[in-house]
Amino acid sequence: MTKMMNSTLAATPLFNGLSDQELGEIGDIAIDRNYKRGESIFMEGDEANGFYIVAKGQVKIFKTSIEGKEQILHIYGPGHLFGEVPVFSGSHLPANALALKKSQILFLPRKAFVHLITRHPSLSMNMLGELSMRLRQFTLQIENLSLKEVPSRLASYLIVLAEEQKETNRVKLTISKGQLASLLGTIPETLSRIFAKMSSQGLILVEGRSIHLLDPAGIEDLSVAGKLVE
Amino acid sequence: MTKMMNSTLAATPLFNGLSDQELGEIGDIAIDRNYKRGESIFMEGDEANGFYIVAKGQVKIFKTSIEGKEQILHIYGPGHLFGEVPVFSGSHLPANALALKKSQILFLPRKAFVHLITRHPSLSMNMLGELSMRLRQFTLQIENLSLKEVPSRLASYLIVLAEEQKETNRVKLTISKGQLASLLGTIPETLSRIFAKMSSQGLILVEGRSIHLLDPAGIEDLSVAGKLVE
DNA sequence: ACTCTGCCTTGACTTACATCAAAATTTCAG
DNA sequence: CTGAAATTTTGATGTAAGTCAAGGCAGAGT
Repeated sequence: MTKMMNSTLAATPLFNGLSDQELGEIGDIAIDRNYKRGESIFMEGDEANGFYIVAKGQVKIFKTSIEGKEQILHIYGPGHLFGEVPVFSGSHLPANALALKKSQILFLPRKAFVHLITRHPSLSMNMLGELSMRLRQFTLQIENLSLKEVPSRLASYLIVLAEEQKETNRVKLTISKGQLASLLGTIPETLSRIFAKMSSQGLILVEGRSIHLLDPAGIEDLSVAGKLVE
Repeated sequence: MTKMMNSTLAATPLFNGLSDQELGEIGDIAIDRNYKRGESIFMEGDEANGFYIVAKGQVKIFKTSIEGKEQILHIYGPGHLFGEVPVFSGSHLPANALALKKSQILFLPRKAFVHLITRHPSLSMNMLGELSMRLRQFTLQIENLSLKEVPSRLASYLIVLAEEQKETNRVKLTISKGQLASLLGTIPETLSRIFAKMSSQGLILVEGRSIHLLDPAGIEDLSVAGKLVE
């Protein structure tokens, strides 16, 4: 176990409340892996015998259609786990994972982890919490895709981003606009037009990846009500 | 604990592999509730202090937009659990639940259940399995909504239904066409037109709620490739 | 400074699906 | 059996967003 891994584990919500000794046990079974920007971590349908935690970098979890359109399910940074579904049901992965930046990833082999979880109830409660939060997030994503138009989805995204960044009138995109389009279930052209429209209405001001929230109340309205006025 | 409850518990996948004594403990904390057709079980945003299991009947879990459009997330029959997300994260429910038929529902209070789960590792593994399968299903639903057109979604649905019903050339819808539209992320008018189009192409033959799968290979193609030929 | 490359934007056009309205069919209570 | 209500279908029309194509812009490397 490296020092790096130890600090990563301690900063991972999944391991909150575990003793140093328990963290040590986990560190003993974790395996370090490194990926270059753009490198695939796994693909949909692959067999899996463990799960992953982001130590450094950024990964995207996504699906693609036959025609090549992509839908991003999650973008994860340090401390987030992914690829855990096959550990508890089935054996193949339901989506693809790819490193968006040079990334360091910890791999936790299934067998050793399941062994740990059965002996540490708080670890299993933490894992249940993680999966529940994932379910919560998916219900939001389905609601966005099915019940909201693209401008509303973008407004919702900006609001969440502002909360995460503890800012009220300025947010910084952590992914490219192309990737954001894919996360919101649309294409770059459409997203670009919507940025332009929201700008012309005085809701926002776009400066590269920095978005000024000129009218937070208007953005909030848009995220709820669903329609962008002409 | 009633006999009814006992047999329900034994038939619930969540409780697979538990001893009679353990089943008894669960039966002791479960509460019986009855709902009429059309009755609300809970609403999005409600505080929750437990979760539910369908004993008899059918429930839908769904979201609604401001404008009144509905997106169904799940339709559950006997043996399925729902409303468990707030047991493990947050405290409010992420969606609405309503009885589609006269239903008998078991309610498991949070506190007692969490107490059980920490003492019975196999119960917590089963719960992790349930949540994982839910995540798997959501990724499919997001893929359908974002990457497939309505005809493909319908074709996918018919294939899943055929598998569930162990039939190869005839399936019976277990919900109304209006509810099916809402499950597929569309509206009744559109679904009706697509049924008509698929019929005119000889893929299916619709007789009320009974759908004959005249061309299973063609339906499979449609579910994957995404476009309905004119 | 300059070109290369990837990213983003803008314009013209197409289309899948929603909306609105009305007719047809099924369901079911009395 | 019968009529009212609910569900489903069909038609005419509107629109959000996708497609195709062409530029514009910015950062990276020589």
